[in-house]
Amino acid sequence: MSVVQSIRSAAAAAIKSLYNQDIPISDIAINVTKPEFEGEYTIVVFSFTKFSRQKPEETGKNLGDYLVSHFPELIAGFNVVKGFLNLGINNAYWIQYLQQHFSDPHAGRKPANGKKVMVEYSSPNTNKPLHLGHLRNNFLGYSIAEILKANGYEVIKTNLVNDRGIHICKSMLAWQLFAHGDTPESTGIKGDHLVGDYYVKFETLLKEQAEPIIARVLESDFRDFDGAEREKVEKLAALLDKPEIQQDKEKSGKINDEIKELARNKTEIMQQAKIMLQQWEAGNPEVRSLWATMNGWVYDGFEATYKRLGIDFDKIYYESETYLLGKDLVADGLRKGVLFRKEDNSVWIDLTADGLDQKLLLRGDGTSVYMTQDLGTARLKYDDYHMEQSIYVVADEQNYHFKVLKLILEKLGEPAADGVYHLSYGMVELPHGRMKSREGTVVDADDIVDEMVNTAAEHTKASGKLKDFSESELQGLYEMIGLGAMKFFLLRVDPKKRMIFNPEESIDFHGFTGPFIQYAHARIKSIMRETGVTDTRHLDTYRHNDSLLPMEKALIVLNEQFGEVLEDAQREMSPATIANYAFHLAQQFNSFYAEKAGGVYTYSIVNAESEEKKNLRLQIITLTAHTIAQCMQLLGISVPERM
RNA sequence: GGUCCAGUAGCUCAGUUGGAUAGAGCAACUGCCUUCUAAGCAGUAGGUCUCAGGUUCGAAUCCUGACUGGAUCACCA
Repeated sequence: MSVVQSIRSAAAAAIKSLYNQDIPISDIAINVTKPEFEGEYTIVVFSFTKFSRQKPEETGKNLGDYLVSHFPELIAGFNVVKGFLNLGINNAYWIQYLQQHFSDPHAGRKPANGKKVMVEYSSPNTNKPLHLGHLRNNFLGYSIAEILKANGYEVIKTNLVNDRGIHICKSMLAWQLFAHGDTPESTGIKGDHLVGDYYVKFETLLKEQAEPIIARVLESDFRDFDGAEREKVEKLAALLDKPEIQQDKEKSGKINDEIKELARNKTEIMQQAKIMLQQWEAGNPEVRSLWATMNGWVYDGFEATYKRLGIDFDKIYYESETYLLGKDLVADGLRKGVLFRKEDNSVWIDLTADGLDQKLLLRGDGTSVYMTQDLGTARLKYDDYHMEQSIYVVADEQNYHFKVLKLILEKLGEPAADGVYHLSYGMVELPHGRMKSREGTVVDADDIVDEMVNTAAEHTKASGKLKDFSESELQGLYEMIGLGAMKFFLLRVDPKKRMIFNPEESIDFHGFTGPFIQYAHARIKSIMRETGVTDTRHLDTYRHNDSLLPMEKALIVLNEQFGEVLEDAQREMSPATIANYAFHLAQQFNSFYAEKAGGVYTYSIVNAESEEKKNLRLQIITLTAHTIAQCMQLLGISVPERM
């Protein structure tokens, strides 16, 4: 039981005894005591005055007296300021906590709870390499999975690879047209990048071909269109001529985009891509073979990137194998009357009663849409694993989609419905706005990681340490620090907030960063080497229970909070909680480390004032190193012995 | 227009069942390497918590309404 929980139940007992009130334990507000006051934890007593019928100060004093006399092993003293009861926890409690946990590298982790959770993340398209946005997704998904594991869940990490569709056909077509048989081997280009290059080529050509069509439309020449499309284009063009629309930048922009989209669809190259997609769906051997080859290149590239990033999966689903699922669910829904069919044979669900719209589930020709696939995949996953919860790590632009997905599953009576949880995160933006692959403003994942690793190398070289490291040891360290900086940067912010990344300003290695925390860890390890302590388990126990210096105590108190932080992080689905805590802990250690009086380190370990103090401090820093390492592991970051 | 999210120091962000004088980092300035690693420590300066009301002992936090920015409302995924 954590200190805070112990205080809560003690306070509840006190209130019951003093005021004969049964109050829910969660109604007792407990805060960390502000540094300017004496004590470690504070009970806010204002709300108790209702039944104590005393002033807050009196209520606090009575409570404090009771706690000290009835729970002396926990509460050693108190002071009351206004309605705040500041508690001094018994030093013996902290020392006991320290000695029970310092040697356990997994202190604070929860035992298995028998519950299963699936985390789907990464889920890339196979037509281009990963970019900065994917990095946030990958790191978040990985970290959440680790946080769940540490909280006792069995976790299945999955990746739903979008390996089919018009986007892949675009790359394939451009490759056929321009590559002259080039392969990753023949060019030396990483497979995902090679395929991405042809995707860009396609888009460039598409833009070229669309331009004259757009130009003609703007001159009221509609020869490229016929039928319903022609009517639509004519209408849009007419709208553009209206002065009130011309003045409304937003509206005219939207209309221009619509015209652009229609024109793009009319280009020869787009028509060819669509034919290729149809051939793919029909199982054309030539198309299927090229598809398999090019996807293979991409997978090799992805694998290299995932490996470098330290990202892994327990199960990979491929959309080419799942995109036809969901139709039987639709058939069920029709039978149950949850869904309905329109005159054109398309199938819909009416969500207007839930404040949403009507949503299409099958086209008139019987083919399925994204939602249909996801319904089917949700059932497939559930049949495969029967998990309590299924977490989808997907950007917040799909909030509506997942709201609808869950709702439809519920209406269909699917058992998977309850567990659907959309872990929505904000987009990573550049200073000028969103990254757009069409406009070439995408920050490539491999490039940015290279940059971070290079920066780590520069910092390390500049420090002039580690002259005895071999080249391969140094490379390993650069990777650890560079990736640590990158991951920490992307994980330290609340997932649901969008974040701005400025590629011009390199990511910091000082202050609230991954390397700062890695550094604290390396310092602790350095002390261990200096003292010659390799196995801390046999350190003598500390018997002078009455003396803990302020920063000794502060470090134990902070370490003790790890268990609660772990629970918070899971409840809030936020690695940022862990990142913040890890930083505070590292900071606290650094203060402890550097504190000086009269030119002498107050908390020196090598030159401690006594053998007992030396052991005590060794225990404290061992515990701290373990906690730091655990936090960083939860963020997917390794910590070095030296740096 | 409907729905959802966000708005806190120059910048990037913490601040979660409502609690004390709103905290970090970066940038700026001042100190500290003969002493366990200066990727560090100590300090100074920096705030109308977007605005206006409301709820109450108490509001950055809850409610209402504005304002600003973003996402979404596809027979795309």
